[in-house]
Amino acid sequence: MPELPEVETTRRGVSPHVIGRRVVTVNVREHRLRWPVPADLAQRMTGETVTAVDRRAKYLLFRTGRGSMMLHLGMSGSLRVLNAASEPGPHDHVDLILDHGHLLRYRDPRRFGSIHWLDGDEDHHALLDQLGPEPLSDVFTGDLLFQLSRGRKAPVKNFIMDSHVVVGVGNIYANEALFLAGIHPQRAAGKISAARYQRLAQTIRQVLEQAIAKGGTTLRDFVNESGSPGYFRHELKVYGRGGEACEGCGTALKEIRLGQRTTVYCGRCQR
DNA sequence: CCGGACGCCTGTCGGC
DNA sequence: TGCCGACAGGCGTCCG
Repeated sequence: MPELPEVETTRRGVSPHVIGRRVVTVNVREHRLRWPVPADLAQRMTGETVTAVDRRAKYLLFRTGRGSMMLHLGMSGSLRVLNAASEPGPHDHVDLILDHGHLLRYRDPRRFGSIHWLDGDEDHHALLDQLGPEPLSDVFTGDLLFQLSRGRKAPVKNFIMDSHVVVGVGNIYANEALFLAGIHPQRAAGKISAARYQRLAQTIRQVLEQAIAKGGTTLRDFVNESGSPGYFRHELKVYGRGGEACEGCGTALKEIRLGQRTTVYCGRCQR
């Protein structure tokens, strides 16, 4: 799915269309997502006005006076703003009909996404409790990565994809950030120097910010609120380029499996 | 505590 | 052409 840049692109895209709008009707056509959609979601949200759309990790939080709808896009989810009269397709599971003749539509072919309801104004949920820092915040630093990684034997790629360490870094951007930092994805996390973690924290932040600026990466399913894809795919240096020449040295990029995920790197530039 | 594997689900693509 | 396995932006859970 959607990694952090795609979720942030979605947040920014839907915000102006939903903030200040009242929810007139909630249509849940499919309750079976990763977890069941709350049976009382419609009862909770109908009549409420959306006051803000926030993001924590890869979750979107739609604020209302009574509580928040917490939504995850999973691997194949997307949110679109459409005319209230538009007909839903096969994987369009949930609609929020708004008071200005438009609707917010949640589509998710693989149904790995989820929707929860948080009562009141607290962000209290088991799925949020154990999350690490936001990579675009000040508390995310190379020092933090260095401290947390001591004694860890897992590959550094797995380490930076661990949501207890830092949130929002999925498979695409983990590959990209490691390439930009010149770090081999299989290197043990606990054996990397503080200086190299400074560089890695920097490239993680850089690649996420640049991807947001391009509206995220679309491989297959991701579209923004208007139905347009993200354009960062053209900027990817290694992901999806196994066998191609490394931009830095011309060597063929290698492709392996790490933790069940495709991993691409340059055996010469990344050590 | 840590690390690795397994499912959840649908769609697509490559190989035979 | 058709079938079958592998794989796809995630992540909670289970097991050693």
